[in-house]
Amino acid sequence: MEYTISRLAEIAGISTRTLRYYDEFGLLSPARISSNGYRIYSQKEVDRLQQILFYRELGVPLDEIKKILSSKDFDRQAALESHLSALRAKRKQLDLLISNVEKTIKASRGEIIMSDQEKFEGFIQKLIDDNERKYGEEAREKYSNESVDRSYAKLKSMSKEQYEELEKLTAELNETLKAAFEQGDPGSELAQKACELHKKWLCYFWDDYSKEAHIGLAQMYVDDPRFTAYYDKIAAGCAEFLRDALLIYCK
Amino acid sequence: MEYTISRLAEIAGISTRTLRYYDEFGLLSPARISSNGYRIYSQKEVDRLQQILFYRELGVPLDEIKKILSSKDFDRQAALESHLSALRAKRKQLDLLISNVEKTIKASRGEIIMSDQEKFEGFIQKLIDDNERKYGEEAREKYSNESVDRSYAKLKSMSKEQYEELEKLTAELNETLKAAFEQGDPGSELAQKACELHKKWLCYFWDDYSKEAHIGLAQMYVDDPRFTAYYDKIAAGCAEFLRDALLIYCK
DNA sequence: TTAAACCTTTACGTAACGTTAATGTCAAGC
DNA sequence: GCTTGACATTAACGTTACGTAAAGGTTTAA
Repeated sequence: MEYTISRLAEIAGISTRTLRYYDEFGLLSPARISSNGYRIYSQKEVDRLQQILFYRELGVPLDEIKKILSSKDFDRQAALESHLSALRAKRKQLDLLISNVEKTIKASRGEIIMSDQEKFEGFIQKLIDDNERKYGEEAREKYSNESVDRSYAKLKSMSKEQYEELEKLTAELNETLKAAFEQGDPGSELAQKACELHKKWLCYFWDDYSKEAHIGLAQMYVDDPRFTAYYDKIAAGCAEFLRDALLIYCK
Repeated sequence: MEYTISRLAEIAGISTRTLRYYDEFGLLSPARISSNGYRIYSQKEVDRLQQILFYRELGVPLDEIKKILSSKDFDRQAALESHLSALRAKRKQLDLLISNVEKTIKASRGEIIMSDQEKFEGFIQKLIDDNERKYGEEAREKYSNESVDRSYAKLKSMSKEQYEELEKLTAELNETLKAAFEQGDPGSELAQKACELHKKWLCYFWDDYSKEAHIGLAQMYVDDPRFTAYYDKIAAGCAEFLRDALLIYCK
């Protein structure tokens, strides 16, 4: 079955402008261009557009969607499973919001007391997104999309409390790393503790921890200036120190 | 309790940039500016920000949020009730999406057959938004925000099938109106049928129909060039004809 | 005193389209 | 064949809601 641009736009519930933009962007090309210059879409494009819209619904930026779908490792089945997981997480967040409104209604009637923090329960999307973008994006580029999509779903389902725990863990990791760095020995007890904390930190993002992935990431910290910059904010040379410590830890 | 900008941003899960933007935009001003020039927010601002974030979560553009919250008719309790209603509607849409993924997974395994239309079930947000914007926005300006917010929630909860029914009804209304207009008599049976259809059409948007609201809207069709343009696409003079017919219908 | 964290304003840039204009193509009706 | 409306194209400007960076002032703790 073939579609012109408006037919496809109509069934998908989007504008023709969007489809043209996606073509221009290289995200979704038509199957062919007919003799009159019109875009013609087929079954394959329908399925690809569906995937795009799922990712879009989950807030994934278009350039990332493009990367994911273009990867030779892309697995449709796995992607669908991860959409399911992410959508369920999103529903949980929505339930938090619904619960928040219900509580706010009660508070406004004087039936309960609500803290200012509670009033924003469920509105942590941006913080989560930002955090994922800071840490997850780089990982996504290095590892299979399937794994990263599952990680994304996992992060999305974090409660605010878990998120705060992650923040604490991050702070503790950075402190420990700094102290170990000042000692100067990647094999020291303190350095190995930092590595343990780093592993724990990673398990907030990764479903399946593996030593080789950990080492690979550590090497990336040194190779990629953005990561180097992040750790070298703690102290200059800290990214390399962490890599050296992790080489020992993961042996 | 008072907050500096970063404290408020933190508990709300948004950026300080967002708060500054909202200040500049006139959406959320601080309670006061301290002697050192810093923005200081209080309880009232906390509650207002919560409202803003609920509307934002529901996809309401900032300028509309501003209008709603600035209206002297704004009723916090009613707004919270409408957020609840809208969030529940949004949850329903999310359920549709989840169901869609589940079905797509089965289809990809060859367990079921799925039409191309079904593959986009739940992705009708944009169409609904556009439709609401086209028809609902004008009504919002004229009638109480409470009523419109409920209408918004009602439209949001429409299934795709209901939406298609609405499209059919719109087409039928336009045809009938055209035929009646060609007859030239606002009191004719056909013209009164068009009015009946128009009422039916409105009840997709309005919880509470009233004759005076209907007449008011009809007058607006003539007064506002955007509405006049819409109906005069059917035939020049059609907006006035519809008003005249409705004046008779609503008597 | 110093440094880090926090605050301000200003200003440029961005993502993902929406809207408009100009023009070509197709199909149905006269 | 002609006309008209629907559908298609490309190009280009505009929009919304911030993100990011720069420059500089204020507060706090060591």
